[in-house]
Amino acid sequence: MTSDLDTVFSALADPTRRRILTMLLEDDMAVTDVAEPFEMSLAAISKHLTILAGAGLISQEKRGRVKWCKLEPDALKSASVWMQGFGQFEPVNLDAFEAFLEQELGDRPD
Amino acid sequence: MTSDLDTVFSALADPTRRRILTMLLEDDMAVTDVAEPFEMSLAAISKHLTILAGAGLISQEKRGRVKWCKLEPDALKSASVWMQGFGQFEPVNLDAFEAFLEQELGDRPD
DNA sequence: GGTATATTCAACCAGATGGTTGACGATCCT
DNA sequence: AGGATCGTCAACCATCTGGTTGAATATACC
Repeated sequence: MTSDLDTVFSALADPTRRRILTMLLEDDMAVTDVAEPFEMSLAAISKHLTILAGAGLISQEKRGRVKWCKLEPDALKSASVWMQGFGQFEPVNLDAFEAFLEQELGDRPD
Repeated sequence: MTSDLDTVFSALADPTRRRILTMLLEDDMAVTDVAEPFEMSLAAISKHLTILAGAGLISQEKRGRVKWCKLEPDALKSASVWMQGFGQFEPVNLDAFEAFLEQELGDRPD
């Protein structure tokens, strides 16, 4: 009876997986390319991607020998609705997110 | 270096903890009262509450021998901002959340 | 003071989680 | 065919997680 929200929130609970999602926000990527910036084995990243796919947060399509990963932001919808019910936060502050993104993607020494 | 988002999302990943939060949405509650509808020991609920407090999602204030738990929805803000960056979901569908709430709180056979 | 109530603490346990390595099956390239 | 690349699988390991129980600590009540 593990809910949709269970898998989504626990997928989001890991910083590696969140970073993968922000990477995929820029473009679809192959598994190897996703793994490249991380200091961890390819197998580990492969597992993370499986978890993200299990939560519906990404889809994976195999073309040839490379498997492409695509962000599926709609999977965040139920979680977002759930959270918004508590907050009544001011109308979605996208500026804050953009600031986060710049720091996350630009500030990295690769 | 566990981020704010780590603790918030992993706190939300557990169905018991999410249910506690929705209970607190109605009113502040004592630990014992929080535990009552669950089929699990008081100690277990106490641990869950500690985790929720650690994530900032609730605050706990001891008055006399009873410890009151209060929802702190602002702790959801950073997580909400993070998620909204992906979705651009249509302007916060509160109806869906209310429907969820009714089912969650009303439909329970206790 | 003695007893009941509220909550946490400590030790323990089974199972999940996040990582590793090495072998493996596909696919592409010459 | 043979070799390199892409990705997963399987076994293993340490640590975290979510639960239990029984004892301990406060506070309230009579």
